[in-house]
Amino acid sequence: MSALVPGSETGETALSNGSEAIIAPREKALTIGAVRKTLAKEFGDISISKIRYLEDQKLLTPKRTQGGYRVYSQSDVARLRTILRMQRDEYLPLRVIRQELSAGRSEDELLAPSSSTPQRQSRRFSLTDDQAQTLYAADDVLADTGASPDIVKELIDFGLVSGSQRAGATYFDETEREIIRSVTELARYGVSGRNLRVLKTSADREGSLLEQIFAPALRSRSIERRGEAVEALENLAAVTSHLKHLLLVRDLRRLVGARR
DNA sequence: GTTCTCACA
DNA sequence: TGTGAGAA
Repeated sequence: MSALVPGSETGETALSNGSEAIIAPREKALTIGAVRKTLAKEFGDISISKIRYLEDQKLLTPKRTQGGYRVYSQSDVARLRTILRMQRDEYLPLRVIRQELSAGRSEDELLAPSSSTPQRQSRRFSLTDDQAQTLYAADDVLADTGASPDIVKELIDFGLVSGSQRAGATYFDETEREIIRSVTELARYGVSGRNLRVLKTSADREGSLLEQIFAPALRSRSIERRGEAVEALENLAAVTSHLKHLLLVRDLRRLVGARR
């Protein structure tokens, strides 16, 4: 490696070496080897060829020096982290990751609203209570949740809620009302539009995963069999969402830790 | 010592 | 979804 970017070989900020803590934490160019080292902490031994392979698959496009060496910016590294997490935590194939990224999931680091995390008790929503599906008029839902009409319209456009038409007016069921409530709360933190799309696709994926697992039992001719399946499905949905919560906490913890 | 490309599994 | 050889 000849005269490249002077001083870029150290590749680290104050994170690993307290003695040179003055280095500007911004826009530091890294060679592929340095990138591998910084990522090794979180992802274990990731090979250089793998990083190059990801570029081959159009998931990453680092700059090049005149000599053809790859130069990774901080945002390249952040993107790479996101990719590797998606692989490791969500088992996504690269072509899906590519889609997710181009759909706007590169700045995945939602800032945690540190203090006021809502401590609402999580009510379980039954999958089978179609017997007493209460419907709420749209106006009531707006008043109740403090949602703006714009938000609701956006949710409908995105297919997050559909609502049903009765006598010329729109009604929402209880689940939809809670969706609207949550989204309204998120909107106060500036989460909207594209960010919501991210949440939706991840929920959709989860749904089709559970569906795959239970499809045979749900189609069963035996009534008991189907009942068992639905019950198991509800359980699994609850466990899954708990796990997702834990993973989120873990990631946020890591995010906060890295800033110290 | 590092990184490059490209053939190969 | 990557790895290894050989050149620079």
